[in-house]
Amino acid sequence: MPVRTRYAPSPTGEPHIGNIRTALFAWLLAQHHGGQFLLRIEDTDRQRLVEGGVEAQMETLRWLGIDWDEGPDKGGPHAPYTQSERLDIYHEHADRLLAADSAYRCYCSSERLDEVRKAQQARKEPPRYDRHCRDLSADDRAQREAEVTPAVVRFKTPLDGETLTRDALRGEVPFANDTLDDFVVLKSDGYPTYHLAALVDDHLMEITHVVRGEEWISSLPRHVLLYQAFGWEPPVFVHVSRILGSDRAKLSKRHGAHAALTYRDIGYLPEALVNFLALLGWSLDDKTEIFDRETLIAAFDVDRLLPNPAVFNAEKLEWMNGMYIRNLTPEALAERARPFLEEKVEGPVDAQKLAQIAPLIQERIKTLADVVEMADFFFTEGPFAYERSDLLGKKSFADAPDRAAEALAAVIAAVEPLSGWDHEALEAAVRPLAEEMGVKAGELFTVVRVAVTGKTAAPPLFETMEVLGRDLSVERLSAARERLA
RNA sequence: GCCCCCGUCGUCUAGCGGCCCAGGACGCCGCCCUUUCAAGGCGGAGAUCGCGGGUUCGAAUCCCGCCGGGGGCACCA
Repeated sequence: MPVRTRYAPSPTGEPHIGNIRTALFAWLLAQHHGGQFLLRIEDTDRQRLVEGGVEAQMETLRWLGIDWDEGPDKGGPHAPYTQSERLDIYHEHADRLLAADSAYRCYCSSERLDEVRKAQQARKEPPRYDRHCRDLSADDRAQREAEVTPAVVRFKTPLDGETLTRDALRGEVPFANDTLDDFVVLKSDGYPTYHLAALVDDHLMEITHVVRGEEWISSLPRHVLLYQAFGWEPPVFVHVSRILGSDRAKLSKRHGAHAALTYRDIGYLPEALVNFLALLGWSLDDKTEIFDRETLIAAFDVDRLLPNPAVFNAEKLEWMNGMYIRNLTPEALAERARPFLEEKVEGPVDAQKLAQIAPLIQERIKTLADVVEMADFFFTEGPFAYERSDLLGKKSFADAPDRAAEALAAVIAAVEPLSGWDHEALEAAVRPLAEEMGVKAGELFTVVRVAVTGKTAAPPLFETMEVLGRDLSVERLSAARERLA
Protein backbone atom coordinates (compact mmCIF):
# COMPACT_ATOMS: atom_id res chain seq x y z
CA MET A 1 0.00 0.00 0.00
CA PRO A 2 1.53 3.32 -1.01
CA VAL A 3 2.14 5.89 1.68
CA ARG A 4 -0.30 8.74 1.37
CA THR A 5 -0.13 11.82 3.56
CA ARG A 6 -1.89 15.14 3.52
CA TYR A 7 -1.70 18.71 4.69
CA ALA A 8 -5.18 19.83 5.65
CA PRO A 9 -5.16 23.48 6.63
CA SER A 10 -8.10 25.52 7.62
CA PRO A 11 -8.03 28.71 5.54
CA THR A 12 -8.27 31.02 8.51
CA GLY A 13 -5.16 33.06 7.83
CA GLU A 14 -1.62 32.85 6.63
CA PRO A 15 0.19 29.60 7.36
CA HIS A 16 2.83 30.08 9.98
CA ILE A 17 6.12 28.36 10.57
CA GLY A 18 4.59 25.62 12.71
CA ASN A 19 1.93 24.68 10.17
CA ILE A 20 4.47 24.57 7.45
CA ARG A 21 6.87 22.36 9.34
CA THR A 22 4.04 19.89 9.86
CA ALA A 23 3.24 20.04 6.15
CA LEU A 24 6.92 19.55 5.36
CA PHE A 25 7.16 16.44 7.51
CA ALA A 26 4.04 15.00 5.91
CA TRP A 27 5.39 15.76 2.46
CA LEU A 28 8.81 14.31 3.27
CA LEU A 29 7.25 11.15 4.59
CA ALA A 30 5.34 10.64 1.35
CA GLN A 31 8.36 11.53 -0.78
CA HIS A 32 10.60 9.19 1.14
CA HIS A 33 8.28 6.26 0.55
CA GLY A 34 7.51 7.20 -3.02
CA GLY A 35 3.91 7.88 -2.11
CA GLN A 36 1.51 10.76 -2.58
CA PHE A 37 0.97 13.99 -0.72
CA LEU A 38 -2.30 15.81 -0.92
CA LEU A 39 -3.69 19.16 -0.04
CA ARG A 40 -7.14 19.34 1.46
CA ILE A 41 -8.94 22.47 2.56
CA GLU A 42 -10.83 22.19 5.83
CA ASP A 43 -13.24 25.06 5.62
CA THR A 44 -16.03 23.75 7.80
CA ASP A 45 -15.90 26.68 10.19
CA ARG A 46 -17.81 29.25 8.23
CA GLN A 47 -17.21 31.99 10.78
CA ARG A 48 -13.47 31.92 10.72
CA LEU A 49 -12.90 31.79 6.98
CA VAL A 50 -10.49 34.40 5.72
CA GLU A 51 -10.49 35.86 2.25
CA GLY A 52 -7.51 34.56 0.31
CA GLY A 53 -6.76 31.95 2.94
CA VAL A 54 -6.62 29.08 0.49
CA GLU A 55 -4.39 30.98 -1.89
CA ALA A 56 -2.03 31.90 0.96
CA GLN A 57 -1.65 28.23 1.81
CA MET A 58 -0.91 27.24 -1.75
CA GLU A 59 1.45 30.13 -2.34
CA THR A 60 3.47 29.19 0.71
CA LEU A 61 3.75 25.55 -0.29
CA ARG A 62 4.73 26.49 -3.82
CA TRP A 63 7.40 28.86 -2.60
CA LEU A 64 8.93 26.13 -0.51
CA GLY A 65 8.69 23.53 -3.24
CA ILE A 66 6.28 21.37 -1.29
CA ASP A 67 4.23 20.10 -4.17
CA TRP A 68 1.03 18.14 -3.87
CA ASP A 69 -0.25 15.33 -6.06
CA GLU A 70 -3.93 15.90 -5.42
CA GLY A 71 -5.67 19.02 -4.27
CA PRO A 72 -8.46 21.51 -4.79
CA ASP A 73 -6.71 23.18 -7.72
CA LYS A 74 -5.61 20.05 -9.53
CA GLY A 75 -8.26 17.51 -8.63
CA GLY A 76 -7.53 13.82 -8.26
CA PRO A 77 -9.27 10.49 -7.77
CA HIS A 78 -10.96 11.61 -4.56
CA ALA A 79 -12.13 15.06 -5.57
CA PRO A 80 -13.38 17.40 -4.38
CA TYR A 81 -10.61 18.33 -1.95
CA THR A 82 -12.46 21.14 -0.25
CA GLN A 83 -14.64 20.07 2.61
CA SER A 84 -17.41 22.56 2.02
CA GLU A 85 -17.97 20.78 -1.28
CA ARG A 86 -18.29 17.39 0.38
CA LEU A 87 -21.21 18.05 2.67
CA ASP A 88 -23.38 15.21 1.40
CA ILE A 89 -20.57 12.78 2.08
CA TYR A 90 -20.47 13.85 5.73
CA HIS A 91 -24.26 13.74 6.03
CA GLU A 92 -24.25 10.25 4.66
CA HIS A 93 -21.68 9.17 7.21
CA ALA A 94 -23.46 10.91 10.05
CA ASP A 95 -26.57 8.98 9.01
CA ARG A 96 -24.60 5.78 9.13
CA LEU A 97 -23.60 6.50 12.70
CA LEU A 98 -27.21 7.33 13.56
CA ALA A 99 -28.48 4.15 11.96
CA ALA A 100 -25.94 2.06 13.84
CA ASP A 101 -26.94 3.75 17.10
CA SER A 102 -23.41 5.10 17.41
CA ALA A 103 -24.73 8.65 17.42
CA TYR A 104 -27.84 10.57 18.28
CA ARG A 105 -29.48 13.87 17.54
CA CYS A 106 -29.18 16.46 20.29
CA TYR A 107 -31.57 19.38 20.66
CA CYS A 108 -29.92 21.25 23.50
CA SER A 109 -29.64 24.97 23.04
CA SER A 110 -26.29 26.69 23.45
CA GLU A 111 -27.80 28.49 26.44
CA ARG A 112 -28.50 25.22 28.17
CA LEU A 113 -25.04 23.96 27.33
CA ASP A 114 -23.52 27.07 28.84
CA GLU A 115 -25.50 26.65 32.02
CA VAL A 116 -24.48 23.04 32.36
CA ARG A 117 -20.86 23.96 31.84
CA LYS A 118 -20.97 26.76 34.39
CA ALA A 119 -22.58 24.55 36.99
CA GLN A 120 -19.94 21.91 36.43
CA GLN A 121 -17.16 24.39 36.76
CA ALA A 122 -18.67 25.74 39.94
CA ARG A 123 -18.55 22.22 41.30
CA LYS A 124 -14.96 21.94 40.06
CA GLU A 125 -15.96 19.22 37.66
CA PRO A 126 -14.56 18.92 34.17
CA PRO A 127 -16.87 20.74 31.75
CA ARG A 128 -18.62 18.11 29.68
CA TYR A 129 -21.88 17.58 27.88
CA ASP A 130 -24.32 15.96 30.31
CA ARG A 131 -25.76 13.60 27.69
CA HIS A 132 -29.19 15.09 28.15
CA CYS A 133 -30.42 13.98 24.75
CA ARG A 134 -28.65 10.63 24.68
CA ASP A 135 -31.47 8.55 26.06
CA LEU A 136 -34.58 10.41 25.04
CA SER A 137 -37.67 8.26 24.66
CA ALA A 138 -39.10 7.85 21.19
CA ASP A 139 -41.98 10.16 22.03
CA ASP A 140 -39.75 12.87 23.45
CA ARG A 141 -37.54 12.64 20.44
CA ALA A 142 -40.42 12.94 18.02
CA GLN A 143 -41.66 15.98 19.88
CA ARG A 144 -38.26 17.66 19.87
CA GLU A 145 -37.86 16.98 16.19
CA ALA A 146 -41.11 18.80 15.61
CA GLU A 147 -40.26 21.76 17.84
CA VAL A 148 -36.56 22.28 17.49
CA THR A 149 -35.38 22.67 13.98
CA PRO A 150 -31.64 22.96 14.41
CA ALA A 151 -30.22 19.87 16.00
CA VAL A 152 -26.70 18.55 16.13
CA VAL A 153 -25.49 14.99 15.88
CA ARG A 154 -23.41 13.72 18.75
CA PHE A 155 -21.27 10.63 18.92
CA LYS A 156 -22.24 8.10 21.57
CA THR A 157 -19.05 7.68 23.53
CA PRO A 158 -18.84 4.51 25.61
CA LEU A 159 -19.58 5.27 29.26
CA ASP A 160 -16.80 3.13 30.63
CA GLY A 161 -13.82 1.12 29.57
CA GLU A 162 -10.68 2.36 27.90
CA THR A 163 -9.69 3.39 24.44
CA LEU A 164 -6.19 2.50 23.43
CA THR A 165 -4.55 4.96 21.10
CA ARG A 166 -1.24 4.79 19.33
CA ASP A 167 1.00 7.58 18.20
CA ALA A 168 4.08 6.89 16.11
CA LEU A 169 6.33 9.01 18.33
CA ARG A 170 4.85 8.30 21.72
CA GLY A 171 3.62 4.75 21.53
CA GLU A 172 0.42 3.54 23.11
CA VAL A 173 -1.58 5.92 25.24
CA PRO A 174 -4.72 4.62 26.92
CA PHE A 175 -7.59 7.00 27.64
CA ALA A 176 -10.39 6.24 30.10
CA ASN A 177 -13.67 6.59 28.24
CA ASP A 178 -15.37 8.27 31.17
CA THR A 179 -13.15 11.30 30.68
CA LEU A 180 -14.59 11.76 27.21
CA ASP A 181 -17.97 13.22 26.41
CA ASP A 182 -20.45 12.90 23.57
CA PHE A 183 -18.82 15.21 21.06
CA VAL A 184 -20.61 16.85 18.17
CA VAL A 185 -19.93 15.41 14.73
CA LEU A 186 -22.47 17.40 12.76
CA LYS A 187 -23.23 21.01 13.58
CA SER A 188 -26.65 22.60 13.39
CA ASP A 189 -25.63 24.57 10.31
CA GLY A 190 -25.21 21.28 8.49
CA TYR A 191 -21.42 21.42 8.48
CA PRO A 192 -19.41 18.63 10.08
CA THR A 193 -16.93 19.22 12.85
CA TYR A 194 -13.26 18.47 12.34
CA HIS A 195 -13.64 15.07 13.99
CA LEU A 196 -16.09 13.78 11.42
CA ALA A 197 -14.87 15.58 8.34
CA ALA A 198 -11.15 14.95 8.70
CA LEU A 199 -11.67 11.36 9.66
CA VAL A 200 -14.06 10.52 6.86
CA ASP A 201 -11.85 12.26 4.33
CA ASP A 202 -8.68 10.63 5.57
CA HIS A 203 -10.32 7.27 5.16
CA LEU A 204 -11.91 7.95 1.79
CA MET A 205 -8.74 9.57 0.47
CA GLU A 206 -6.75 6.56 1.62
CA ILE A 207 -4.43 8.48 3.88
CA THR A 208 -2.01 6.06 5.52
CA HIS A 209 -0.23 8.48 7.85
CA VAL A 210 -1.96 11.37 9.55
CA VAL A 211 0.70 13.93 10.34
CA ARG A 212 -0.72 16.77 12.42
CA GLY A 213 0.00 19.02 15.38
CA GLU A 214 0.25 17.59 18.86
CA GLU A 215 -2.72 19.63 20.02
CA TRP A 216 -4.75 16.80 18.50
CA ILE A 217 -3.46 14.14 20.84
CA SER A 218 -6.25 14.64 23.31
CA SER A 219 -8.77 14.12 20.52
CA LEU A 220 -7.16 10.88 19.44
CA PRO A 221 -9.41 8.57 21.49
CA ARG A 222 -12.45 10.18 19.87
CA HIS A 223 -11.00 9.47 16.48
CA VAL A 224 -10.14 5.91 17.34
CA LEU A 225 -13.69 5.42 18.58
CA LEU A 226 -15.04 6.83 15.35
CA TYR A 227 -12.91 4.50 13.27
CA GLN A 228 -14.24 1.62 15.32
CA ALA A 229 -17.82 2.79 14.83
CA PHE A 230 -17.32 2.91 11.09
CA GLY A 231 -15.49 -0.38 11.10
CA TRP A 232 -12.43 1.17 9.49
CA GLU A 233 -8.75 0.57 10.02
CA PRO A 234 -7.18 3.71 11.50
CA PRO A 235 -4.11 5.22 9.84
CA VAL A 236 -0.76 5.75 11.57
CA PHE A 237 -0.93 8.91 13.65
CA VAL A 238 2.11 11.13 13.84
CA HIS A 239 1.64 14.04 16.20
CA VAL A 240 4.28 16.64 15.57
CA SER A 241 5.40 18.78 18.47
CA ARG A 242 5.02 22.50 18.65
CA ILE A 243 7.47 25.21 17.74
CA LEU A 244 8.07 27.60 20.59
CA GLY A 245 9.29 31.18 20.70
CA SER A 246 12.55 32.18 22.37
CA ASP A 247 10.74 32.51 25.71
CA ARG A 248 9.38 28.99 25.35
CA ALA A 249 5.90 30.37 24.84
CA LYS A 250 3.85 29.54 21.81
CA LEU A 251 5.40 31.08 18.71
CA SER A 252 3.51 34.20 17.71
CA LYS A 253 3.91 37.61 16.15
CA ARG A 254 5.69 38.76 19.28
CA HIS A 255 8.63 36.56 18.37
CA GLY A 256 9.17 38.25 15.03
CA ALA A 257 8.30 36.68 11.75
CA HIS A 258 5.58 34.16 12.22
CA ALA A 259 3.93 33.78 8.83
CA ALA A 260 6.05 31.57 6.60
CA LEU A 261 5.81 33.90 3.61
CA THR A 262 7.32 36.71 5.62
CA TYR A 263 10.62 34.90 5.35
CA ARG A 264 10.41 35.14 1.60
CA ASP A 265 9.76 38.85 1.84
CA ILE A 266 12.72 39.51 4.11
CA GLY A 267 15.18 37.64 1.93
CA TYR A 268 15.31 34.03 3.01
CA LEU A 269 15.82 31.25 0.51
CA PRO A 270 13.13 28.58 0.52
CA GLU A 271 15.71 25.81 0.50
CA ALA A 272 17.31 27.28 3.62
CA LEU A 273 13.99 27.50 5.43
CA VAL A 274 13.16 23.93 4.49
CA ASN A 275 16.55 22.73 5.73
CA PHE A 276 16.17 24.66 8.97
CA LEU A 277 12.60 23.56 9.64
CA ALA A 278 13.47 19.94 8.96
CA LEU A 279 16.03 20.16 11.75
CA LEU A 280 13.45 21.27 14.28
CA GLY A 281 12.43 18.00 15.82
CA TRP A 282 14.28 15.79 13.42
CA SER A 283 17.93 15.11 12.66
CA LEU A 284 19.82 13.30 9.99
CA ASP A 285 22.67 12.15 12.20
CA ASP A 286 24.99 13.58 14.82
CA LYS A 287 26.73 16.10 12.58
CA THR A 288 25.10 16.98 9.29
CA GLU A 289 23.45 20.40 9.29
CA ILE A 290 23.27 21.33 5.64
CA PHE A 291 21.75 18.99 3.11
CA ASP A 292 19.90 19.24 -0.13
CA ARG A 293 16.38 18.16 -0.84
CA GLU A 294 17.33 14.77 -2.26
CA THR A 295 19.37 13.88 0.80
CA LEU A 296 16.56 15.04 3.02
CA ILE A 297 14.00 12.93 1.23
CA ALA A 298 16.28 9.91 1.20
CA ALA A 299 16.99 10.18 4.92
CA PHE A 300 13.68 11.34 6.34
CA ASP A 301 11.50 9.00 8.31
CA VAL A 302 9.36 9.12 11.41
CA ASP A 303 11.77 7.05 13.48
CA ARG A 304 14.04 10.05 13.93
CA LEU A 305 11.26 12.48 14.76
CA LEU A 306 11.27 13.86 18.29
CA PRO A 307 8.17 14.24 20.44
CA ASN A 308 9.40 17.25 22.39
CA PRO A 309 8.76 20.86 21.41
CA ALA A 310 11.52 22.93 19.80
CA VAL A 311 12.39 26.58 20.25
CA PHE A 312 12.68 28.54 17.04
CA ASN A 313 16.26 29.77 16.79
CA ALA A 314 16.18 32.70 14.37
CA GLU A 315 19.95 33.22 14.56
CA LYS A 316 20.65 29.74 13.35
CA LEU A 317 18.20 30.20 10.49
CA GLU A 318 20.07 33.34 9.51
CA TRP A 319 23.38 31.53 9.57
CA MET A 320 21.95 28.74 7.48
CA ASN A 321 20.54 31.20 4.98
CA GLY A 322 24.02 32.68 4.66
CA MET A 323 25.40 29.22 3.94
CA TYR A 324 22.86 28.74 1.18
CA ILE A 325 23.57 32.16 -0.26
CA ARG A 326 27.28 31.37 -0.43
CA ASN A 327 26.51 28.13 -2.23
CA LEU A 328 24.60 29.89 -4.98
CA THR A 329 26.27 30.63 -8.29
CA PRO A 330 26.85 34.37 -8.75
CA GLU A 331 24.26 34.42 -11.49
CA ALA A 332 21.68 32.73 -9.30
CA LEU A 333 22.41 35.09 -6.43
CA ALA A 334 22.08 38.09 -8.73
CA GLU A 335 18.79 36.78 -10.04
CA ARG A 336 17.35 36.23 -6.59
CA ALA A 337 18.64 39.41 -5.04
CA ARG A 338 17.59 41.68 -7.88
CA PRO A 339 14.02 42.33 -6.72
CA PHE A 340 15.26 43.51 -3.33
CA LEU A 341 17.65 45.94 -4.90
CA GLU A 342 15.14 47.20 -7.41
CA GLU A 343 12.77 48.02 -4.64
CA LYS A 344 15.42 50.19 -3.02
CA VAL A 345 16.85 51.98 -6.03
CA GLU A 346 13.45 52.31 -7.62
CA GLY A 347 14.32 51.16 -11.05
CA PRO A 348 15.52 48.25 -13.09
CA VAL A 349 18.86 46.83 -12.07
CA ASP A 350 21.14 45.51 -14.76
CA ALA A 351 21.36 41.74 -14.31
CA GLN A 352 24.85 41.46 -15.76
CA LYS A 353 26.25 44.16 -13.57
CA LEU A 354 24.68 42.54 -10.53
CA ALA A 355 26.15 39.20 -11.50
CA GLN A 356 29.54 40.91 -11.56
CA ILE A 357 28.92 42.26 -8.08
CA ALA A 358 27.52 39.02 -6.68
CA PRO A 359 30.85 37.34 -5.93
CA LEU A 360 31.96 40.43 -4.05
CA ILE A 361 29.03 40.43 -1.68
CA GLN A 362 28.17 36.74 -1.54
CA GLU A 363 30.02 35.98 1.67
CA ARG A 364 29.00 39.26 3.22
CA ILE A 365 25.25 38.91 3.26
CA LYS A 366 22.98 36.66 5.27
CA THR A 367 19.70 37.45 3.59
CA LEU A 368 18.88 38.57 0.08
CA ALA A 369 17.63 41.81 1.53
CA ASP A 370 21.15 42.55 2.78
CA VAL A 371 22.11 43.17 -0.82
CA VAL A 372 20.66 46.62 -0.44
CA GLU A 373 22.96 47.64 2.37
CA MET A 374 25.91 45.93 0.73
CA ALA A 375 25.59 47.00 -2.87
CA ASP A 376 23.17 49.88 -3.32
CA PHE A 377 26.02 52.33 -3.94
CA PHE A 378 26.72 50.59 -7.22
CA PHE A 379 23.38 51.79 -8.47
CA THR A 380 22.59 55.03 -6.72
CA GLU A 381 23.36 58.51 -7.96
CA GLY A 382 24.36 61.63 -6.17
CA PRO A 383 26.52 62.48 -3.19
CA PHE A 384 26.84 60.15 -0.23
CA ALA A 385 25.77 61.11 3.22
CA TYR A 386 28.81 59.78 5.03
CA GLU A 387 30.38 61.51 8.00
CA ARG A 388 33.56 63.44 7.50
CA SER A 389 35.06 61.47 10.39
CA ASP A 390 34.32 58.22 8.58
CA LEU A 391 36.16 59.47 5.53
CA LEU A 392 39.22 60.38 7.58
CA GLY A 393 39.29 57.22 9.59
CA LYS A 394 40.72 56.84 13.05
CA LYS A 395 44.42 56.77 12.28
CA SER A 396 46.88 59.02 10.45
CA PHE A 397 44.29 61.10 8.65
CA ALA A 398 42.00 61.56 11.58
CA ASP A 399 43.24 65.08 12.34
CA ALA A 400 44.74 65.85 8.98
CA PRO A 401 42.02 66.59 6.45
CA ASP A 402 44.45 68.37 4.17
CA ARG A 403 46.70 65.33 4.03
CA ALA A 404 43.68 63.19 3.24
CA ALA A 405 42.76 65.60 0.46
CA GLU A 406 46.28 65.31 -0.88
CA ALA A 407 46.07 61.55 -0.72
CA LEU A 408 42.85 61.57 -2.69
CA ALA A 409 44.40 63.82 -5.27
CA ALA A 410 47.33 61.43 -5.57
CA VAL A 411 45.00 58.49 -5.98
CA ILE A 412 43.05 60.26 -8.68
CA ALA A 413 46.23 61.15 -10.48
CA ALA A 414 47.48 57.57 -10.28
CA VAL A 415 44.27 55.99 -11.32
CA GLU A 416 42.67 58.22 -13.92
CA PRO A 417 45.23 57.66 -16.68
CA LEU A 418 45.37 53.89 -16.20
CA SER A 419 45.17 52.07 -19.50
CA GLY A 420 43.52 48.98 -18.12
CA TRP A 421 40.79 49.45 -15.52
CA ASP A 422 40.82 46.27 -13.52
CA HIS A 423 41.39 45.55 -9.86
CA GLU A 424 44.95 44.37 -10.29
CA ALA A 425 46.01 47.48 -12.14
CA LEU A 426 44.16 49.64 -9.63
CA GLU A 427 45.83 48.04 -6.65
CA ALA A 428 49.23 48.24 -8.34
CA ALA A 429 48.67 51.94 -8.84
CA VAL A 430 47.28 52.82 -5.43
CA ARG A 431 49.14 50.60 -2.97
CA PRO A 432 52.59 52.21 -3.52
CA LEU A 433 51.08 55.61 -2.76
CA ALA A 434 50.65 54.65 0.87
CA GLU A 435 54.32 54.07 1.37
CA GLU A 436 55.16 57.31 -0.39
CA MET A 437 52.92 59.16 2.02
CA GLY A 438 54.21 57.25 5.00
CA VAL A 439 50.91 55.67 5.97
CA LYS A 440 49.76 52.10 6.11
CA ALA A 441 48.01 50.79 3.04
CA GLY A 442 44.90 50.13 5.06
CA GLU A 443 44.67 53.73 6.16
CA LEU A 444 44.80 55.00 2.63
CA PHE A 445 42.34 52.39 1.48
CA THR A 446 39.89 53.44 4.13
CA VAL A 447 39.74 56.97 2.79
CA VAL A 448 39.32 55.70 -0.75
CA ARG A 449 36.71 53.19 0.31
CA VAL A 450 34.49 55.72 2.00
CA ALA A 451 34.91 58.13 -0.87
CA VAL A 452 33.93 55.55 -3.43
CA THR A 453 31.25 53.56 -1.60
CA GLY A 454 30.02 55.95 1.06
CA LYS A 455 30.47 53.17 3.62
CA THR A 456 33.07 52.08 6.11
CA ALA A 457 32.24 48.44 5.51
CA ALA A 458 32.07 47.45 1.88
CA PRO A 459 33.11 44.78 -0.60
CA PRO A 460 36.82 44.57 -1.55
CA LEU A 461 37.93 47.99 -2.66
CA PHE A 462 39.60 47.43 -6.00
CA GLU A 463 37.11 44.91 -7.27
CA THR A 464 34.47 47.43 -6.32
CA MET A 465 36.17 50.21 -8.27
CA GLU A 466 36.58 47.90 -11.22
CA VAL A 467 32.85 47.34 -11.38
CA LEU A 468 32.08 50.96 -10.66
CA GLY A 469 34.12 52.04 -13.67
CA ARG A 470 36.57 54.83 -14.21
CA ASP A 471 34.19 57.76 -14.51
CA LEU A 472 32.13 57.08 -11.42
CA SER A 473 35.16 56.21 -9.33
CA VAL A 474 37.01 59.36 -10.21
CA GLU A 475 33.91 61.45 -9.79
CA ARG A 476 33.38 60.14 -6.28
CA LEU A 477 37.02 60.53 -5.34
CA SER A 478 36.91 64.12 -6.51
CA ALA A 479 33.75 64.80 -4.62
CA ALA A 480 35.37 63.53 -1.45
CA ARG A 481 38.43 65.65 -1.99
CA GLU A 482 36.34 68.77 -2.50
CA ARG A 483 34.50 68.01 0.67
CA LEU A 484 37.74 68.13 2.58
CA ALA A 485 38.89 71.38 1.01
C1' G B 1 -10.63 21.04 38.54
C1' C B 2 -9.94 16.64 35.21
C1' C B 3 -7.14 14.19 31.15
C1' C B 4 -2.76 13.95 28.22
C1' C B 5 2.19 15.13 26.36
C1' C B 6 7.22 16.74 27.11
C1' G B 7 12.14 17.47 30.11
C1' U B 8 20.66 16.45 27.42
C1' C B 9 25.12 23.14 27.03
C1' G B 10 21.35 29.88 26.28
C1' U B 11 19.12 27.45 21.57
C1' C B 12 18.73 23.16 17.79
C1' U B 13 20.44 18.38 18.67
C1' A B 14 23.67 13.19 18.92
C1' G B 15 22.98 9.44 22.45
C1' C B 16 18.72 4.02 22.35
C1' G B 17 23.16 -0.11 29.62
C1' G B 18 29.72 0.12 29.35
C1' C B 19 32.82 3.50 23.18
C1' C B 20 30.06 9.59 27.29
C1' C B 21 33.44 12.79 34.03
C1' A B 22 28.40 13.43 27.25
C1' G B 23 29.68 14.49 20.62
C1' G B 24 28.12 18.20 16.65
C1' A B 25 25.76 22.98 15.18
C1' C B 26 24.06 28.22 16.08
C1' G B 27 25.34 32.11 19.27
C1' C B 28 29.45 34.02 22.48
C1' C B 29 34.99 34.80 23.48
C1' G B 30 40.21 34.53 21.69
C1' C B 31 43.94 33.76 17.89
C1' C B 32 45.26 33.30 12.59
C1' C B 33 44.29 35.20 7.61
C1' U B 34 43.30 40.26 5.93
C1' U B 35 42.53 46.98 2.58
C1' U B 36 37.16 47.58 5.79
C1' C B 37 33.28 44.19 6.64
C1' A B 38 32.58 39.37 6.02
C1' A B 39 33.84 34.45 4.83
C1' G B 40 37.39 30.73 6.20
C1' G B 41 40.92 28.12 9.66
C1' C B 42 42.30 27.03 14.71
C1' G B 43 41.22 27.17 19.90
C1' G B 44 38.06 28.31 24.31
C1' A B 45 34.10 29.03 27.82
C1' G B 46 29.35 26.65 28.22
C1' A B 47 25.22 20.48 30.32
C1' U B 48 26.08 17.90 38.36
C1' C B 49 21.96 14.64 31.19
C1' G B 50 14.92 18.60 35.64
C1' C B 51 15.10 16.45 40.98
C1' G B 52 14.89 12.14 44.37
C1' G B 53 14.77 7.08 44.93
C1' G B 54 15.52 2.30 43.00
C1' U B 55 17.29 -2.01 39.27
C1' U B 56 22.40 -3.27 37.74
C1' C B 57 29.25 -4.90 38.46
C1' G B 58 27.93 -0.41 35.55
C1' A B 59 22.40 4.47 33.82
C1' A B 60 21.74 10.36 30.17
C1' U B 61 20.04 5.54 28.64
C1' C B 62 15.45 0.69 32.41
C1' C B 63 11.50 1.29 36.72
C1' C B 64 8.85 4.42 40.46
C1' G B 65 7.78 9.08 42.72
C1' C B 66 8.16 14.30 42.56
C1' C B 67 8.94 19.01 40.26
C1' G B 68 8.84 22.15 36.08
C1' G B 69 6.99 23.46 31.13
C1' G B 70 3.19 22.73 27.48
C1' G B 71 -1.45 21.04 25.33
C1' G B 72 -6.62 19.62 25.61
C1' C B 73 -11.45 19.70 28.11
C1' A B 74 -16.45 24.29 21.99
C1' C B 75 -22.20 23.39 17.37
C1' C B 76 -12.83 26.04 16.35
C1' A B 77 -9.71 23.59 13.69
